[in-house]
Amino acid sequence: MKKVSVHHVAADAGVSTATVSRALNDHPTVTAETRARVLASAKRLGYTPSFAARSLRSRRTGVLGLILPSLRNPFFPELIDHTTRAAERVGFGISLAVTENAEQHVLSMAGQGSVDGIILVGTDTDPEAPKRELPVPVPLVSIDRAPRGIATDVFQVDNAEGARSITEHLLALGHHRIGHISGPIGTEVGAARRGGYERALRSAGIPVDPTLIVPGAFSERSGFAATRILMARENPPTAIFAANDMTAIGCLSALRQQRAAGPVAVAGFDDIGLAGYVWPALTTYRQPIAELAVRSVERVLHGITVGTAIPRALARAPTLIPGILVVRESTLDPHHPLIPLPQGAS
Amino acid sequence: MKKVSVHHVAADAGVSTATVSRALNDHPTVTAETRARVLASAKRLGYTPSFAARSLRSRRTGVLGLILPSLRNPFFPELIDHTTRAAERVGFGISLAVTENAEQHVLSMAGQGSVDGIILVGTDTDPEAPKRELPVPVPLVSIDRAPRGIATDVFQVDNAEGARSITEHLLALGHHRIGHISGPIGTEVGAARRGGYERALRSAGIPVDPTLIVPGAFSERSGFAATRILMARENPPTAIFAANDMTAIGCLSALRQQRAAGPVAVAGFDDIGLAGYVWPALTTYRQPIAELAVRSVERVLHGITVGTAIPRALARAPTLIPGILVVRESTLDPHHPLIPLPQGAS
DNA sequence: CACCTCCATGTAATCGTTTACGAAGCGCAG
DNA sequence: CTGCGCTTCGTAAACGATTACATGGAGGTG
Repeated sequence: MKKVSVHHVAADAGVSTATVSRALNDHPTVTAETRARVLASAKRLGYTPSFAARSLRSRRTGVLGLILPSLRNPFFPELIDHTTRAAERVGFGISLAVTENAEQHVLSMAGQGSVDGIILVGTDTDPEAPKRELPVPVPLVSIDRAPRGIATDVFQVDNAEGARSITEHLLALGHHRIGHISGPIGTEVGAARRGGYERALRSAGIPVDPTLIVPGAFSERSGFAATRILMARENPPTAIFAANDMTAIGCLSALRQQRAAGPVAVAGFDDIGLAGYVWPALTTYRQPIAELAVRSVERVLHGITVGTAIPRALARAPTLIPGILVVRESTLDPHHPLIPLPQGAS
Repeated sequence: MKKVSVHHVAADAGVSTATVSRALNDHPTVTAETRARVLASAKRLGYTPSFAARSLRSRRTGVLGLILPSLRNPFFPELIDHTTRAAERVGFGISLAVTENAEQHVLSMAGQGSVDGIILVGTDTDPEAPKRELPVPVPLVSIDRAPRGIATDVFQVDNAEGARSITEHLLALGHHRIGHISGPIGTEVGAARRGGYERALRSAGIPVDPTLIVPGAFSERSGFAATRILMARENPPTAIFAANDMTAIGCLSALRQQRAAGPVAVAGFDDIGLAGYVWPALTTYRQPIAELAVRSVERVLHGITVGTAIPRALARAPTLIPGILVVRESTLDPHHPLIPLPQGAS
């Protein structure tokens, strides 16, 4: 089996291999009748074109590379989900790489020509490396974070705006001491969210208290640890804005173990699927995951069809897509045993 | 760029293309000195072999297909994680397909020859289809569930044993009325877990009460709904064994909204990463994900190297891998406000 | 009727490797 | 000195598709 090639189909249909190829690829220069005959033969013989041969000759693979740093954060799987679907809709497959070393995989995928385009997700590459054009002939797009060593187009949620919106929500509830568990120091995303948080505070006339900001690592574990630090302060916060949902979940976990510390409102960022099912359900800022995925696939596809001549000049200007604030129990529910409205709420 | 091929390297190193190929592929028939010279040239010219050409000629791609039905359940991403790492360790890449229609993708991947082997995860294919050999020349392995329309080797956790072990844990805590939110009706995994549950009950001399068994769908949503049904029974259960963690999380969410119904112990299955961070932390049965991934990759690789001559006869005998019971607050914590030890605990 | 155009198809080159086969070069035994 | 075997490498034939170019015939025009 699997020995049936264009030649067999050609012989069976009584045409040349060239015509078979044209018929199968919907070339306009083929008679409807011929096409039908070829398709019939192909089907009867159980013909499937060879991926390798096809892509060798045509210089395209129908595959997009998807590179992620981890799958620990549910945000990534959700992005994979939408991306694969978006890609499939336009006839593309996905080749996956989960790696810390994104740049190497980019070079490898692109060098071998095993993909037509690459989508880079949540990758902070070497901060030392200057942003440069990669010597690769494949369209490149980033989601979430802008890789440092590689110049690409970037689609990301409006992190600053989201953080601002969450912080304002907490302020509106009457909180004055709002802690922040930030992203890893040095990451663009972490900085943007922290920036939005600080701006909101200042706008409200509240000075930023550095002792209320503790660095996290976008993980439950770090959220747990950071919360213990925050709550051990002399004057602990009455609300905590965690840099993402995973951090917030760790935060909640820590707060439960220190009930004595009193009620604390908690908010996250991302709105991963579980945010609504943890307890208390998490107030958060929803990333427009579907749109991020679709826009990225679109852009990469554009690069593929138009040729690699896309102006990567825009690389420095990430496309910001707005998300929406999702308010749930963790900041709001007045009946909540652990996290009620703060006493001094106005 | 990316115009440098074996010919260029050959010319640069002063050898033939055949020798270049041999040198790069570590053929034993090439002098150490020649190999060094070739490698040097290749490196200096920035040569990367063409994936398409290589796999066209050599009939192997260095890629494994990974097919999953969904990414909603964190169990799948965790499996992806381990599988990609296991594959990468042996020099294989992963081509991902998220699809309900596994069989079609198997045929497509295998037919095109775009992968050397396929790992099928959590796929229940058409129950109508008779189990049959697929006319594909690629090694096929399943994880978690045995697809119905395709004969493959299967690696799965010992579902019955896990369910039994969880149920016994609940029995040991003194529960007599233990509800079960099962998997989707007709799924092998769901049936196995339910079987283990029923067997444990019978062993304890407790008759199986059909009104305490409600079908779920391995999702939070279904767990939520099923729990409402269970708790509305005349004589509701004091403990609930949910068929997986996602279901259990939905279950907890529902219980919180009906506090009046009284304390209920809850257990799940899988031990997804979040199980320890929800509230109350979930008692569950941990799937040996890493081992499932590694064994599957091993088996597929074996099939690839040995040739497709593996006796798929074993297809009917899934390899069961034991997991471990993980006890957490959701069944145990006596201080827990919602889910304490049952009153009648012995 | 000769000629030009255009459409559908066939011929053959090509993509960049791997690999079967053959040919040097060398050492060594007879 | 001849011949044989082994090692090391070059020549060229695949691998299975796509596609530039050539071709033959139908149809239209002057």
